[in-house]
Amino acid sequence: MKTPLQHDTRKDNIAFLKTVPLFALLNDTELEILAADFLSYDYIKDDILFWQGDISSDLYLLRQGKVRIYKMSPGGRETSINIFSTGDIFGEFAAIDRQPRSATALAISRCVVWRMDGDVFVKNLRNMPDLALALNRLLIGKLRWTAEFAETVAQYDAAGRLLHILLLYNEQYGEALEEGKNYRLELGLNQDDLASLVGARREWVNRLLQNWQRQGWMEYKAGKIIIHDLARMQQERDRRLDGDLSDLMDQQLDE
Amino acid sequence: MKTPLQHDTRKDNIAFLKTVPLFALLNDTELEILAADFLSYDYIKDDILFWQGDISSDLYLLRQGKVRIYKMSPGGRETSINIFSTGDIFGEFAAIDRQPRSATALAISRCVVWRMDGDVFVKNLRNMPDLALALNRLLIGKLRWTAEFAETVAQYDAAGRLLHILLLYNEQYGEALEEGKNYRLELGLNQDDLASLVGARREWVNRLLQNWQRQGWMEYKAGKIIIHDLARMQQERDRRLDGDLSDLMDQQLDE
DNA sequence: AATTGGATGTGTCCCAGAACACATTTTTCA
DNA sequence: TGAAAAATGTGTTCTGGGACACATCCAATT
Repeated sequence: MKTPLQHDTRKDNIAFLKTVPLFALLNDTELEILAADFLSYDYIKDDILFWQGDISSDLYLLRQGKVRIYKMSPGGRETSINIFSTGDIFGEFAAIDRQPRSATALAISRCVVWRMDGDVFVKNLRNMPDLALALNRLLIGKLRWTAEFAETVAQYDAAGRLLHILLLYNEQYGEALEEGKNYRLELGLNQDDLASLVGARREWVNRLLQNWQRQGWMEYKAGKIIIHDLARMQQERDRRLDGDLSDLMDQQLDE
Repeated sequence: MKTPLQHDTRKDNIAFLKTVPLFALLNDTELEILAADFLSYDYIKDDILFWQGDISSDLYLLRQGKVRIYKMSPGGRETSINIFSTGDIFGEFAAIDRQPRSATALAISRCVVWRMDGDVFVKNLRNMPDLALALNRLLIGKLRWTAEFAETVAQYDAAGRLLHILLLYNEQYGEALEEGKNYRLELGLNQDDLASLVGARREWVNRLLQNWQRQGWMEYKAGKIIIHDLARMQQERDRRLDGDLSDLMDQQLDE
């Protein structure tokens, strides 16, 4: 499963690192050092890269493939997910603060993963001011996003939260069929998973999805979501916020 | 309102900086530089340090007093708060990523605030590897905390969320009267504010608070909270999580 | 093709908590 | 110190959505 980084493709590797935002500002000398500090590993679908609770501290850079990061609540329910693909970095938390992994990382396709030892990464951070700054910037971006999310969840009802989450994931992972209107979103989450993400019951999620499907806004089939009318869904989400200052043209209260 | 940093208290200033986690690992030379880059300002209760949406990018370090950070939702409701007190740093986001302020900062007591220009801070970050590392560590801590929070809120009902938030704030800002049991927590939030924090109606918050007060777990009076039985409150919060596998000895279902 | 187990659909009942409508208390400030 | 404005307290009614109980509808396995 483990293969050291191929040195005959050094040029390619440097070029690849340059495409990663965290490394974009570094010069070639620095990139060479980083490239040398990464080791490449292959994983197949369903391999676990690390488990929630592990005390490893390596930094991961996805060279190829897709990885899903998820977390289990005490009750055994999935409570959050992230999907990373080529060029994404993950595992920075543990590399820096040495806390146990807060989530599990699962390969959802064949993957080529570059790993750097946590200590080595910290050493590099110390030697490359631009790297440390870029990391700060990256973390702040995540923090702003996460904080905004945390502050809004409680303001929605179950339907609003489901829409909110679906739309957020769509922004990040959705594949546009027709820009601004139709998207395909394949998260591989069943209705049970969705329910636990938004803190609702599976049955209710089912009713909501069907309702929206009947409206023609979207479609749900075996974990695959097709969005037919993005604007409508966003509008419906917003309508469900507390401040809802009434709506001009009322929805048809179907069913 | 503005007074430049007093230079005759240089020793004190350095000693103070050493107590700030972000600066704890720096050597005296570095601390001298930082101290020189900070300017001191005085504020009185109810002064605004910056508004949500401002495009300033200074970094703030509280030398004395308390500051509340809050955000307004479109509906005009307060949606999040943080209270910072002596030794806390805030405003790092804008200093680094130059985005507009995501929240408003309000002095809730007389304050002495040290400010450093955003560009100067970045320059220092670049020159002091340990500072950049410490900032990374700080951000990761916030991120872990915020993410954990975001993932759990949806799992609670209104009462659980209120307890959750009160207990979290108590951990951060509560003043222990008897360690592990009695605390005083003064957030200056009325029941309306609390309601909008947890996404519930004011009336409901009122009923919950009174209920807990009748149980003897806590007391709420004009924004001041006295916790009488921490363990009981934590237990009640946990009982309200989804996974709740029943409770051995049932609560007395009073009233 | 039959068995089995997971994922989805639906009806029914019922309670936490929203909505509304006031009463009462506390604060503020002229 | 008295009047108006905030902040709290309480009853009553109404509804989103949880709980439970099954009925399909797959997809995998033998």
